[in-house]
Amino acid sequence: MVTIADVAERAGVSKTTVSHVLSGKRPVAAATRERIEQVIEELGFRPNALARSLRMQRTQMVALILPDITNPYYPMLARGLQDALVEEGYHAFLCNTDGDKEQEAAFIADAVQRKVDGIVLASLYSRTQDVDEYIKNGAIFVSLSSAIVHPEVDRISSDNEQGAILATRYLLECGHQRIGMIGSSLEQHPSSTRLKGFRKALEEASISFDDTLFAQGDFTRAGGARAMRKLMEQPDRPTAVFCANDLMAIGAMDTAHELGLRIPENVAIIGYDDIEAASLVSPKLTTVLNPAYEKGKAAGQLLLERVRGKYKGPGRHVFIPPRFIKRESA
Amino acid sequence: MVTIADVAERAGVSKTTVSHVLSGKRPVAAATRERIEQVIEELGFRPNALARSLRMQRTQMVALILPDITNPYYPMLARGLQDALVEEGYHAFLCNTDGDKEQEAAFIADAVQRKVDGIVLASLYSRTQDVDEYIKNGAIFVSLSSAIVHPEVDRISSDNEQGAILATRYLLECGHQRIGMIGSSLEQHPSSTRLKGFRKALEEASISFDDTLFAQGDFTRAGGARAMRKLMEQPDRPTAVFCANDLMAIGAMDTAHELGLRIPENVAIIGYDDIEAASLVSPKLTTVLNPAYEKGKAAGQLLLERVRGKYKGPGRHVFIPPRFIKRESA
DNA sequence: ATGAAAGCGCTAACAC
DNA sequence: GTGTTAGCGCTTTCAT
Repeated sequence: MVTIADVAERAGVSKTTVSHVLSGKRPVAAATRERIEQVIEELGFRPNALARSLRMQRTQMVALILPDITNPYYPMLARGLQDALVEEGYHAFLCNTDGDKEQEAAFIADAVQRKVDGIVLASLYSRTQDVDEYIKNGAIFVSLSSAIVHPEVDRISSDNEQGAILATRYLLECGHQRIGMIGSSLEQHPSSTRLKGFRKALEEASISFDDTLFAQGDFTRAGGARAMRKLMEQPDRPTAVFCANDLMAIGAMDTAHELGLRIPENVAIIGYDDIEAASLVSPKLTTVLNPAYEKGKAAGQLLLERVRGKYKGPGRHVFIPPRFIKRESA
Repeated sequence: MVTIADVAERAGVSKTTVSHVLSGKRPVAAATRERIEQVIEELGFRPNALARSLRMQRTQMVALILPDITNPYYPMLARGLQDALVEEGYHAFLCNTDGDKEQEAAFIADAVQRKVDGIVLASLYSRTQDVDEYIKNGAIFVSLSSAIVHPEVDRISSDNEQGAILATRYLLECGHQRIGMIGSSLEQHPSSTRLKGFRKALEEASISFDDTLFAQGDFTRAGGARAMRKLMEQPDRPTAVFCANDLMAIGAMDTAHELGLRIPENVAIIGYDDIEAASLVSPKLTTVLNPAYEKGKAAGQLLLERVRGKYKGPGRHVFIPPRFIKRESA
C-alpha cells in the first residue's frame, strides 16, 4: 500500500505539495509538479478515498434504496439517477431491500453511517417519521414515495391515486361492474395509494367496494399469479382486474392463460408502471405509465443541488403526471 | 455530528471502553455497559463507518461491475451476489458501466480507491492484463468474464462457446443453411466467444462463415432490431438468426414483425441468457440458459472466502454448463 | 512556492 | 475492567 507520504519522501517534498498536485488547489512549480507526477506513476500511487472522505466530510456517493432490483422498473430508475450523477462526479450505490421492512431500515441506517452525500428513497415502507431523525442530523434525502412528505425533503411524485383512477375509470367505461384489484400489503405505500384511487373511481360510479375482490400479490409476477388464482376461483368472479404493478399484471395473465380464460374477452387486465415487458406480453398489457427514468433523473438533479449547497430551501415537489396507456389487455 | 468521544465524555469513560461495548471485543462491566448504551441512545450516536473502515482496513463492501443494469440478466446476477453477501454482513455496490470501455476502467479504479473488499467483474472489455496491476496491489477480484483468466482470480464461467454451438447446431438440424448472427463489437468478449462457437458449429456442418451474415447489435433491444434490419434487407437473406443475447433477439423479433415475417416459419430466431422476458414474448424465445442468479451467488461465495482469508490458494474455476432451451421461435 | 502540524473518527496495542 | 496513546491516509490552516 503506497501512500501520499511515500510519494512525498521519494520526491523530496512534503505531503502538502503532493496533495496539491493531486487537487490542483494551489500552484506548484512546474518542475516540482513533474517530479511528483513521475513518482506517482513509478509507485503506482492511488489516493485512498476513505481517508479523503473522512477528512473532507464528503464521499461523492449517493445511495438508492429500492425494493426489488429484478423489477425492471427500478433499474430504469437507477439509470436515470446515474445519468444525473455520473457526469457531476458522483456515484450511485444501489441497495436492494428485497421488499423487507427491516432490511429497508437497515440499509438506510447503513447508508447514513457510510456517510453517503445523499439518499434517494424509492421505498415501500418508510414513512416521514422514520427519516426525520436522520434529517435533523443533516442527512439529505430525496423521496420517491408519497409516504415520505417532509418539509425539508425534495419529492418526486406522479400521483398514484390519479393513475389508479384513470385505469379504473377506463374499465368502468368498458362496462365492467365487478372489478377486482391485485395490490399488496397495505403497509406498502404505493399499493395503498393505488387502492385509494381504485376505490374512488368505483365510488364515482356508485359501485361499492367488495373486499373479496382485493388480493395481495407482493409486487412480483409469481405473487400476481397467486392472487389472480384467488380472485378467479371465487363463485362470482370479477370480469376485470386492476393490478398495482405490471409484474403482478403479467402474473395475473399467466393465471388467466392457465385457467383457459381469454384476455380481455373473459377477463380484462390492467397494470401499472409500463415496464418494457408490458409491451412484450401477449396480449399487450394496458397500463399506466409511471416514468421511471425521468423520476430517477429528476431525483438526481434535486439531490445534487442540495448536496452542493446550491439550494437550501424547503422541500420541492416535482410532479410527473401518470398517463393511461391503452393496449390490448383491456 | 456526535462522535465516540462525545459518548465517552458524557458517560465518564474512555473512548476505548465505548468502542468495546460497540464491538463486544472485550468484556465491559455490566453497569458501565448500560450507562454507555444509554448515552448512545440519548445522543443518537452512530459510528462513522468511514473512520472505522480507514482504521480497520476493510469496508464490508463489494463492488459489482456490470455493463447494463436495464438488461434483466444483470439484476438477477446482482440478486444472487447480494444473497451470498448480505447474510455475511457484506454489502454489494453496483456499478453500471453503460457498455463503455472507459467507464468500465474508471469504475474499477474507483472501487479500488474506495477500498472495497472485493470486486466482481461482469465486464465486457477488461482483460487479464487490465486487472493484473490491481491484483499485485492486493485487490481481490472474481471474474465472470472469460476474458479475465488470472492465476490468482476465481472465475465463474459457463462456456459461451459451447452454448453458441448448441444453439447453432439446433438450427442446422432444423435444416437451415443460411444462418445469420447478431453479436456486438468484437472487443466485447462474450460476443466474440459466442461468435467463435457459432463458427465452429458451421464448420462442423461444412458451411463456410459469411461475414455479410454477421451484424452488430450492442446487446440492446434497439440495437438488435437495427442489426436484424440490416441482415434482412440483404438480397440473399438468412433463414435463421442466432443472437448473442435475448435482448437483441427480442429486438430482432420486433423487426421481423415489422417486416411482416413470421417466426419461425420465415425466419427462426434464437437468443442467449434466458431472461424472464424470453418466455414472455410471442412466439416464446428459444434460447440458451445462462444462469445469472447462480453465477452471482457463486461469485459472492468465492469472493467471501478469499476476503475473509479462508481461502488463499490459486484461482478456482466454477463451471456452470449452458443449457439449450427449446421454445417456439426456432 | 513550500512545509509543519493538527485532526477527520475510529480501533487496538500496551499499559495498569 | 479500564485508560493512554498511536496511528489509519488524507487535507488544510497557518507559517515561512
